[in-house]
Amino acid sequence: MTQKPAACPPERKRGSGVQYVYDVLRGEILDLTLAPGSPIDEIMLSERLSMSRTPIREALVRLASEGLVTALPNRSTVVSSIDLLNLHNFFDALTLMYRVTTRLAAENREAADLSALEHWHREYAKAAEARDAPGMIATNREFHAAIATAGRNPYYEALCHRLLDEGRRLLRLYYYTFEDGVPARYVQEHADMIAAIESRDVPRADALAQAHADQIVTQIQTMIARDRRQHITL
Amino acid sequence: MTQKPAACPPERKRGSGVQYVYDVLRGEILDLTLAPGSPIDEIMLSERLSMSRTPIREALVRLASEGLVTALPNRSTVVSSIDLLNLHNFFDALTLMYRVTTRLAAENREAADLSALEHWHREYAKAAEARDAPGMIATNREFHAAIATAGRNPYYEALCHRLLDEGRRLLRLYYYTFEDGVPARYVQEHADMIAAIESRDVPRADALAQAHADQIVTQIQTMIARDRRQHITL
DNA sequence: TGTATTTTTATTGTCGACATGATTTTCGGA
DNA sequence: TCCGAAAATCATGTCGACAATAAAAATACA
Repeated sequence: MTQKPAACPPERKRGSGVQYVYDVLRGEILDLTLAPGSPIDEIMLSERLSMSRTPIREALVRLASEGLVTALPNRSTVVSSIDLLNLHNFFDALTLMYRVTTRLAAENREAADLSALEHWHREYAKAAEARDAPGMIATNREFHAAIATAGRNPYYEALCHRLLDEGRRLLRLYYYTFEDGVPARYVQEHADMIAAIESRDVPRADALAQAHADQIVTQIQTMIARDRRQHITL
Repeated sequence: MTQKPAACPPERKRGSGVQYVYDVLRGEILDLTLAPGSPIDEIMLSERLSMSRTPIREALVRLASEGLVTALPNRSTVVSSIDLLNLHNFFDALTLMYRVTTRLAAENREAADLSALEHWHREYAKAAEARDAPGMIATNREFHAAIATAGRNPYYEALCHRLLDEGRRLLRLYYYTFEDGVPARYVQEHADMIAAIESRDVPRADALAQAHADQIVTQIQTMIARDRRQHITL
């Protein structure tokens, strides 16, 4: 078990402990640094982050209620597994969420929202140019989260975050095996979505979101199909 | 502050503490026994439920991540307020959720799902006959939760639960002021929805869900309008 | 040698206590 | 009498320790 000793600032403000543990764990889970199914040892974590088990347990409770970890009673908490057999549920929800949030963004966007969208669009384009797959995954998440924010509906926003997090894990899973990367076409699609949102064109925003979701679904399904084929040939 | 001393079984199994506190608090929040905005004192709670503060804090973290309470740093946690100014967000999400889950239920329902639906339909009818408004609110929640379960999509199911919980608080808020109750028409609408789900008639399930949601939205809006009028005449 | 049972170990769930920061109260001055 | 500062009070955030339970290891037996 090689792990960086402790990249933790020994100076911690009171009250920031749980948030810190939550951020660290969530990042590692979404990055697949912590593999799905792997157990989370509270004592190891408390040593690594040099803090007591109490804030760590509270962060784990929070992660559990968001579905990122699963708490087994009287046994160790494990990172939630990725359910590859029921991906259609994920695709279905993701498509609807993309459509609804993009529609609402076209209706309710304000000036600040457009700035945020353009910022993450630029970051995404930068990552795409550098062929930085993890960077593209992360900035893609922020781009769509910004769309949800512009939609101004906290219920859809929460669903959006949950789906985007799950999507981050899913994409990460396949970028470990396939390095050919995300088609640059996504950059143009994002630009089109921004334009539709800016001009308050709700039907066009809806159509673009639907098409964008279809693209991603197709891409992931292709990756899975290739992955399956490899396994079969073994 | 009059509160029942402690309706807690002194015999508690190890590991059930957090769940117990969570259930108690969630019930009281949704019943409005704990008023929105009221602070939650960890020490009082620990005395009332005769347990340490640790499991209580973990239950509060879970409730906070579901939006039922709001944690103020270094200050007391408070029951989340009901945002009456942005109800359209709730109505919008509720309508879409009803439609999606009912559609999916018509597609994916199995025999056991129909039994559950009919069970809660009967319970709801009983409560309606007895003019038991709290009972109707609670059984209505379970009825729609059962529809979401039959739809077999955990993402929509989670959204459904969140919206139904919020709806329970909202309805409860108005049933404290108006006692004329829920129209009996809802019983028939529920029966129609079951029939559509049973016969796998997706378009009809969608239409019924939409109509049902419109009914509830109209009802709540009427209540709010009446409530406003009363306040103005003071 | 393989299996059932007991012992050991390790990790979780819970507890009481302390420190830190916020709130309230008290006290002094105008 | 009213306002501001200092002190006291109080609730939270964090900690280390203990008890209970499940997994692992060791032992006994066929």
